[in-house]
Amino acid sequence: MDVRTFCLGVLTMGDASGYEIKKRLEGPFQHFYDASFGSIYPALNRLQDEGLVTCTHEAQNKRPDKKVYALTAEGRLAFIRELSGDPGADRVRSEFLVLMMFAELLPLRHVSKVIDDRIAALRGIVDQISAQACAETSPSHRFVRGYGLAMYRTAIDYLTENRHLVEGDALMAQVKEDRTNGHAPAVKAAQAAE
Amino acid sequence: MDVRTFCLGVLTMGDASGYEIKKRLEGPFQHFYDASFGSIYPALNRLQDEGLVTCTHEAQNKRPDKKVYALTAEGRLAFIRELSGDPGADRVRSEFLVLMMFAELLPLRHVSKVIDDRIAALRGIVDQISAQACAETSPSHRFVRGYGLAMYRTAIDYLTENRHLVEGDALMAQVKEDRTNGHAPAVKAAQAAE
DNA sequence: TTATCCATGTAAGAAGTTACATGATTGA
DNA sequence: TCAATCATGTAACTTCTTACATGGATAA
Repeated sequence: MDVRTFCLGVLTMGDASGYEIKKRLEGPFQHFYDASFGSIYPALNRLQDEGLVTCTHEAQNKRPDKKVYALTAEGRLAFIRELSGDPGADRVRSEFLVLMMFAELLPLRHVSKVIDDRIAALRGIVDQISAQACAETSPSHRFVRGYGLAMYRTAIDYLTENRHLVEGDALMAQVKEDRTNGHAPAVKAAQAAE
Repeated sequence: MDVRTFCLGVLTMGDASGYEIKKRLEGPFQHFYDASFGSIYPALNRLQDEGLVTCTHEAQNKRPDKKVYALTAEGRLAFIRELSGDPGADRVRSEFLVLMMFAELLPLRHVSKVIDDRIAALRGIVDQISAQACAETSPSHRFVRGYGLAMYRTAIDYLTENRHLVEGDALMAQVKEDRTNGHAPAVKAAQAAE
């Protein structure tokens, strides 16, 4: 599912400019999709060339002009066709989990801070999702919203209850290193080298 | 966290060839990282050029030769340095959730099948993770494993308990379309057009 | 006998990020 | 006055995927 297809999807919910599409990506979609301006604007131009969207220029007072895009019938069909196949597997790349995996190489301070930050960030997202009005949205939107909430809450609970596992690993590595080195752990050296 | 860095990480757990690194990616890492041969082999060659890994050729009987890579001291430091910053946000791209979001555009049959398949796939992964021996691995590894299990189980439960939300949306769209069109829903037309 | 596993690699291309350019407006 | 918001775009670059090439061994 590339950015072009995703833009078609957002446009099924109503006309929008490139800027607005990007803003919506910070809303309900943020948990399973992201794209930058640098990919959205070219995508929209290409969709227009292909006749999948139309574009209307809107002059605004005291604001730059807007290019508002609307789906064509073919655009709608193209999007539905795209969704009609089997969805591919989720692509996930979590630097956080990689870091957890190798916690034994890192000082406890750092590991603990990373976990604290992660829990705080997850709580922030949960609050943000919870704050979003929900009554007037469609059941599908509530489904996706609820899915996100369930996953984030599980993550918070898991981290809170099991962080001692990684923190134990990190601590022991540090003690071992302090004993052999006498003083500064490897990470200090690495940071100094930069 | 690019493939090069990730290869360094895998090598902290022991020497390995490119092929073996790829195989390990299908094990405990599969849930938060993936990479293809086409990115692993060039990554290892570049790491060697930079002196972060060394390479030993191992002849095997009745098998192609192997190039076994080992971390150098600088490689180990480079990896630790990489992990010493703040981990970036997870990158997630879920075609499944996008499909759920737009379920009202799709026939109920398809939506239901996609959810059935997803639940089956998630159960498969849970079984696979559960089957992995766990006693002899490090606490960090158990932590990451448990994290994956918790998330997958939450997803299965949520889908099972809330699928009626999206399925209701899909059903209504279909009924509406059947009334206005008199016969074939838009998806059929889209599929025929291919 | 056909597919899959082992094992490494290259080349072409897709896709996306980052950084830059432009410029008015508004709030702190 | 400084940063952020609105608004669009391009260009250079990185990164990764896909497809291909090679070829013996083994299991169904």
